Amino acid sequence: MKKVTLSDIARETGFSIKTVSRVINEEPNVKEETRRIIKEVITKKDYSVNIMAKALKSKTTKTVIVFIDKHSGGYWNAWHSLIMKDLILKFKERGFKVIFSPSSGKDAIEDETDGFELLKSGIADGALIFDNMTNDIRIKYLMSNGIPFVIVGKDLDSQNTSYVDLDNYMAGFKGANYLIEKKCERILFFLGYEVFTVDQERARGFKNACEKAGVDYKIVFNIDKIDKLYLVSKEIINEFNPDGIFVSGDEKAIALYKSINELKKKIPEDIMVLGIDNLPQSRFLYPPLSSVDQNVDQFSSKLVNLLIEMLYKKNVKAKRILIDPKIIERESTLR
Amino acid sequence: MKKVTLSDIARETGFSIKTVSRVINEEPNVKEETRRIIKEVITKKDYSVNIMAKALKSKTTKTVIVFIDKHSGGYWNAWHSLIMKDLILKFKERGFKVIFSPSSGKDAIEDETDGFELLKSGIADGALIFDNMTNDIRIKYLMSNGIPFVIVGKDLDSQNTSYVDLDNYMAGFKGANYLIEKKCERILFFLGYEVFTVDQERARGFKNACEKAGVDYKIVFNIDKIDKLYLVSKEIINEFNPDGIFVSGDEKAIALYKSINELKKKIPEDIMVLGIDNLPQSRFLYPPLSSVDQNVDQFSSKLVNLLIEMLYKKNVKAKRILIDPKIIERESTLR
DNA sequence: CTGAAAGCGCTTACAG
DNA sequence: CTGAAAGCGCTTACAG
Repeated sequence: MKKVTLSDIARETGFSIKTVSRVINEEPNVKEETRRIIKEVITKKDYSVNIMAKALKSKTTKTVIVFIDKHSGGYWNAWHSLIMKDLILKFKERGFKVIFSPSSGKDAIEDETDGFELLKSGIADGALIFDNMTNDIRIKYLMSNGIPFVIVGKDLDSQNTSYVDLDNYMAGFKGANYLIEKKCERILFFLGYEVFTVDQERARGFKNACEKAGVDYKIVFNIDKIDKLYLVSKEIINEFNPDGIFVSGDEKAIALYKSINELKKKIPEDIMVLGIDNLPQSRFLYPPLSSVDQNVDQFSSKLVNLLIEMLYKKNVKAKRILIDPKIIERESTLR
Repeated sequence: MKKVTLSDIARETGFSIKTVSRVINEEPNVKEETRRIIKEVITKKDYSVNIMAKALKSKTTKTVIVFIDKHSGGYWNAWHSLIMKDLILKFKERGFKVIFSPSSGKDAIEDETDGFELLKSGIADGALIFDNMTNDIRIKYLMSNGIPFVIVGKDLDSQNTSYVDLDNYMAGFKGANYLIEKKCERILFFLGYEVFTVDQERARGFKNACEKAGVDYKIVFNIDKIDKLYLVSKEIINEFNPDGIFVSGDEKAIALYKSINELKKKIPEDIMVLGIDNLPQSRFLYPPLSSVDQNVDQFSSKLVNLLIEMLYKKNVKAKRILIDPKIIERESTLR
């Protein structure tokens, strides 16, 4: 069975390609009778437009591409999944198709399997970029080609890009202050890799709060996965002897609970624990985990609204939005 | 900055479009000197092919599209995330780009935001379909248009489709038998919605094993999320008084642990718990969760291999592959 | 209200 | 080793 094209419909109905095109795109200036006939044949033949041919000419696809981490999830966590679900729903409501494709800011150009190739071909009208890095070649490309895009995360390279990000500094700052208010005096902070802005910022906020209050603190980087945390945490806890532990990523808290248990310490009596992300599962841990909530709903709404605004209007001024974190209190920090 | 095209390069170098095309596609029959000159200008002008224009003519894109649940994750769980990561990696190794797009077997045709539109336009050479349903209109379309695809999950409608699926019957069967060997005599099974084949099959295997052994059992459907499980589990446990609980989806086990704890029962002494999926976090629960492992690595390998085989050879015979589940034993079932 | 022509950026099939 | 022509399936700009 061959693909049905515009001209097949034209031939079958006796009208021109152009008239058929008018019907398909719901344009005016077609006799009702003509419209009816053409629509009938379209349905009968199960015709559907070829988006690529259309895009080649009209340069618009009603599709948005979302670039996600190519190395696929060393640090693709539960939070990423939550926001992906939200994006799907919200773009759909606005009438856009979404595609997700793996891509990296480092080798988006040379690597033939990088999803960024697709965007260069005009497959999408605009893009969302996760996991951007300093000197991201994709951002340069998008800017110089005038393609609308929003970065998911801070961009420190340029003043003219739009981004939405969690206020990671405040996440670290508020988290530390909260534990300090709860009378913690020796606070440990487990974080991911120091090369990521997210982790740097959280560390910075945490450090400032601790130093201002004059409490002891220790920051441990490179804890990217749950296994890693379990591997190193007991020794560090024994050495530093904290009365409060802050952990970046609720999912890692599960392993932390295990470590603390095995050291025969109690949460929250001996050690309070505070997470970041407020995952759905966290309230079911024992004890339920307090966590810094990142408001996924607000985050994804801002992303979608901003990109769609850029898609419709030209020359939207660059906007930079920070989502304010909020502490959700549960038993892991109540004594 | 306008997009650079083939003819821009041709004009600049003084060669024809066709010769430039030869260089880009690494075809033979071009003088070394010519190749060098053209390559130089390509680099200088930062040219990259327009995949859409190319596909319009050559009908091949080196791209694979993966359709995921459109309603975005009512039941998109941690297992889905794991396999997505794996697919990205494995398609990449084989030189293919991947895009993920939300789509539904019910309204892929009418809904303009459904990712299936993209495939109809030939954006991808082949497809993977998650969350297929009975009478899936996408499967009909793909079959009648001769587009290679593999279904992720059983297809009961047709004999001529290829699929890879977990052997869900065996997952239910082996899980039940394992608990029976461990001397459980009253076994509860929490599952998702009965409309899904996955859940039906797991239930069927479970039931057969229990009946064969003559133990008491109870199957509870409609437990799609962690909150739901927590909401209903205590009452059901009190009523049925199980000594073994089997739960479909490790992530829900967290809430189950909480329920059991709050009922002042001990795992595994009073109640053994067995999950399905063997998520990375499960070994860190307290006590560590035994689980039916679904071998994500093998699963994704089979999917990728099968689809790529179909992409290269015509008329590959339909294959149906079932992944054999394996029980991973941990403390939650050891007494 | 309708249509003929040109062109989007490529490749295929052919000629030289 | 190189190129001119036709065409993939659409839309744009124009004419009638």
